[in-house]
Amino acid sequence: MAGGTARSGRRATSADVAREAGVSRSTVSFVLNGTKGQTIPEPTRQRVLEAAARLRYAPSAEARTLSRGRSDVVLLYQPPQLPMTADMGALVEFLAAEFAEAGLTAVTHPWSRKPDGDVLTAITPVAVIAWDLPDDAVTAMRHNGVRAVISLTAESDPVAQWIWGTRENGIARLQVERLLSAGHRRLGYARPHDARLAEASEMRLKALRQACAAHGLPAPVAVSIPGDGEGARPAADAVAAWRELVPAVTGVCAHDDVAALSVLAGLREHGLAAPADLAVIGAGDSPAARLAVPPLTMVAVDMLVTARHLVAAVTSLLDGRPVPAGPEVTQVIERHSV
Amino acid sequence: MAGGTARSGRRATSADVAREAGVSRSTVSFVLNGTKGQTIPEPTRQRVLEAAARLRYAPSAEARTLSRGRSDVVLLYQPPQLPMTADMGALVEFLAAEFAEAGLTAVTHPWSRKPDGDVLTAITPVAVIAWDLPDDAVTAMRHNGVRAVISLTAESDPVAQWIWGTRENGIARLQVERLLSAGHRRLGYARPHDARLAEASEMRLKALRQACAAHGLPAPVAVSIPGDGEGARPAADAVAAWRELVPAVTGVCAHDDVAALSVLAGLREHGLAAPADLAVIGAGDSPAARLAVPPLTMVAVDMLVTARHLVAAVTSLLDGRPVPAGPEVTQVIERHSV
DNA sequence: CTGTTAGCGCCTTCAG
DNA sequence: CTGAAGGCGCTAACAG
Repeated sequence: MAGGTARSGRRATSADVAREAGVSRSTVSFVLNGTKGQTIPEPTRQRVLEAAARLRYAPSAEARTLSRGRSDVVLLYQPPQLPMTADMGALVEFLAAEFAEAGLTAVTHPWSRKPDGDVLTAITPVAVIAWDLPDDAVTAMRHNGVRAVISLTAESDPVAQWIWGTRENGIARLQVERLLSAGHRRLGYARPHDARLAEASEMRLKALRQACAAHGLPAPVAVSIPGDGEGARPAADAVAAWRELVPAVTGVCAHDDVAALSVLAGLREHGLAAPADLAVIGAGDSPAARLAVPPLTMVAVDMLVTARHLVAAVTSLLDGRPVPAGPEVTQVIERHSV
Repeated sequence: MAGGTARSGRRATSADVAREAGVSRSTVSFVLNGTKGQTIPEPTRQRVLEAAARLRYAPSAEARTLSRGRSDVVLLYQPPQLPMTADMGALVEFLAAEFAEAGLTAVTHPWSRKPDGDVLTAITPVAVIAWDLPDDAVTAMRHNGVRAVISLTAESDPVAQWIWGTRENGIARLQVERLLSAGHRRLGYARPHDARLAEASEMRLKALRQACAAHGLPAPVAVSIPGDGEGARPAADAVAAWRELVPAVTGVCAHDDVAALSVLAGLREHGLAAPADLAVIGAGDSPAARLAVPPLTMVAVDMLVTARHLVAAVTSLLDGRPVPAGPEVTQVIERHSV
């Protein structure tokens, strides 16, 4: 059954259904698409439906979009920059569900940095959501039938503005405020060692600086933390760097769960622990953060709400309406590392 | 040059390119596709290429597949059963790259269990790789133009046989042997609490039983471990259950990294630690496993090799050749929890 | 209300 | 070696 090869017969077409039901192709099209403004007598309708079922008819996606001049595929252009996390997976799942609700089909394609074998040769999406797209790629897409392009790094993109202005700022603000409320006034930023995250890290740092300034705090001390490779040694060095400052850093904002875990590992190297010797607050959430020693206090991002906003943005763009204002999506999850 | 022949609103078509270059549509098709058996004079070729570039021409994916009668999209039907992990993300990335090498375009779609809004209405893939597909869905796909369907839960599927026969068995065998070589003869299995993993867990348990039997060991004692939710309490109970047995379980095979992390958390509740009080070996790998206390000894699965095998399987099926034998993909990563 | 007729953009014989 | 013509499966005007 599974694992076999092609069957020999041709797949049924709408013409086959029409013949089988003894009607014309347009009638078939009308009943199968529920076209309104057309009143089809019930018996005819039934005959068509039955014929379609009998023939196991499924319309050809290509022919449909070719003829309609517009597909209903939304491409999620997955960046090589971001390692896959449970959060990301959830986002994609929510996006698929919410787009389906809107009559669109979400599909992801990991972009491997080699321009070779472009997805767009194989699929013509009606909209694209991408992390980092060169400007000429954006115009090329637009030029080639993509009606809505959202680039999360383009300054002028309203969704990008939300990501950086609301989401990232929300994370930074909540991290700083939580630490502040625990009495920490000299803060650090644990930036991911992973080079792929350099750009995202830069943005976070900017947001953290702003958040600190807003509360009259000095800029956070940024230090790279190894999230990869074996050695906890560099993590220990990072912790030492913070603690040796005068005045010493007593609270750290971590870029993500892995960075937070690394800070904990670095503390352990010195025989120290959070929050007594250094408070740590992470971002994003994951099973590993829950199971850490101590369980990590995190700023979580609501992926369902995020997905809803992205879908709203895309549909608005497609309808020629302005992109709605973005919601707040961040929230502190209290655990024991602050 | 030849005077803005392409109407501005519409995207350029191959006819526009032909007009712009002063040749016929077929000539355009020939040079753009490098059709062999057709000798095109170099100057003509150049003119066509330049015209295409000038017009920013990109062929219409739909028209192409419609006309060729076969698309080059491979659909990765992502199961709602499996939470997204770094490993899975890597696999998808590798698959995309390897499929591209083979001239195919991999695309994922999270399957939301609601049959509504089927992807196949929007895309006609030439092949599908899915986790769990009802038999009738498989035949329906086959019937509707999908030339190769791989269902990872269908008994008769050669790839499924590899997954369970080689990959899962490899994980189980290496876990058992590693524990055995450290002197543990009474083993436990930490099964994930997450209900979505129930089926996968059942298969793993079966493989573990076989591996134990092969070494004359009693069957492993399976206990659920909470990977979700706050409380480490149930994890502590699980650990207690193992230790109170007579003879006591002294080594545990964890289903994945999260389950392994949970066992560590359970140990901590009792003031105990791995490996002294209970040895733990996980499966899969992740940053969190590296950063655990102690760093987790794991059986890792080589995702690149896995991806290559899947691609080979699909291309073989498409060419009507038998699926090649699957490679070994498992390996022990030594750290400090055994 | 139903059937006929044109395309959608491309590929692929087949003549020239 | 190039151009003309037919068809892939479907939708959407337009007749009947």
